[in-house]
Amino acid sequence: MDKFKQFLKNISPITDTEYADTISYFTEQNLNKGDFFVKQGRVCKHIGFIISGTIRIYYTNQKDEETTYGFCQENCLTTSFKSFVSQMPSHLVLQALEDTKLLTIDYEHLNLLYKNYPAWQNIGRVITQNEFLIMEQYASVLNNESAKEKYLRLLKEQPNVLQKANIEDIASYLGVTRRTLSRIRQEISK
Amino acid sequence: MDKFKQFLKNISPITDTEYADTISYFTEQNLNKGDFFVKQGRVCKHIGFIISGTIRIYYTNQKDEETTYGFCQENCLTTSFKSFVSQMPSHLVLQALEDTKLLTIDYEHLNLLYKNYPAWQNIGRVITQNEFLIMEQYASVLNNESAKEKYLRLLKEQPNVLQKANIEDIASYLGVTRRTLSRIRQEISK
DNA sequence: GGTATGAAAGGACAAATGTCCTCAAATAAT
DNA sequence: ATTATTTGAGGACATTTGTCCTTTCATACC
Repeated sequence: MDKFKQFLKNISPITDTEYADTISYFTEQNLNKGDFFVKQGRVCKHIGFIISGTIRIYYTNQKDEETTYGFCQENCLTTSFKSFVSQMPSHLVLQALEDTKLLTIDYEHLNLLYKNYPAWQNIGRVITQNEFLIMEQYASVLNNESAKEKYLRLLKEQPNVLQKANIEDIASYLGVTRRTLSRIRQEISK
Repeated sequence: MDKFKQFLKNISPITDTEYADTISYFTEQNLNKGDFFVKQGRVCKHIGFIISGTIRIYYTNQKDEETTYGFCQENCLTTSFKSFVSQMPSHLVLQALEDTKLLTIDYEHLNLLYKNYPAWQNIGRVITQNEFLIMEQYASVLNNESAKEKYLRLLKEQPNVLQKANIEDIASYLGVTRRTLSRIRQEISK
């Protein structure tokens, strides 16, 4: 689980002993393709660190249409943050697009870390700040980039997602219909 | 400055003495209509709590077109969060739409609060969480609501902004052109 | 008062996107 | 192997939105 140690070190210095303590609060979890990390309307009890695999985050509106927020892959934290911090039912769904391995911690254990390890107060705030920055980036992309630009960005940053997700998911991620995505792909292939 | 005390109490219990200490770290600042709280490309050095007035948050793209992120009004925190936490130049601009009174704290003083008052470690994390939730809400609106729905929401939640901002600002806030906003208003007036 | 100036509304047409549909290829089921 | 089923591509047309422009109204200025 060296990936996770590296992830934490990038946030805040942590000694080997502190890391060993920390890791004992976490649990390893394996999801099969199609399994849910967070189900519709359930309280999100865990934050997960993705060791391998892909999680699609989406929600469904009143008309049962799915909108894809994004795709989380290895070395990223994944959670329904709002539900997690408020411990209220989640409007987001987190589902494995392929077999996925995670390190997870639940709400109570995370609060124990905050209480018992001063370093974690700091890590907690920085993680929250990072989640903010990711969300701000997401909003900025929504605001500034055309569907075509978003597609090109996805192609560049997470090219394997294009194999793992279907056209419907990708179109909803771009905020357009399948038909428009088809036109975008046509245009790109010149 | 009772508004601010109430604001903090809603986040985390705070005694009168703690509040008196806290407030000594803050400064009162007055902006005239058109003044900038954060200028283009400058590092955002402060977080502000709005006592009265309206701040428009926007950025300009490569083509010098302004996009309005939102409008902050009384009892809200306002800052270019990303720039503030990273102390790097801001891509957002914060400008007073009318005369505005704020309580501000700079980066160094806030970090002193974090260091000297354990309660503030907690407040800091919760404020950051709230900023996240606001941004998530913003992204959710971008994703789910049509320009017309956004207009109706603005009409409901911040009706006075419609008087204070011009058509251009509101259209950019809705993510459409003036022409489309004109059509929306026509439609609403039946 | 009369003339500039600027902001908002709306007409005309073009471009982009959505809806509904068919077709072809790939995959799954028997 | 043959037949269903699913998935992605793309045609035809309608709707929405943008671009460019003119008109109207209000305000400022001489």
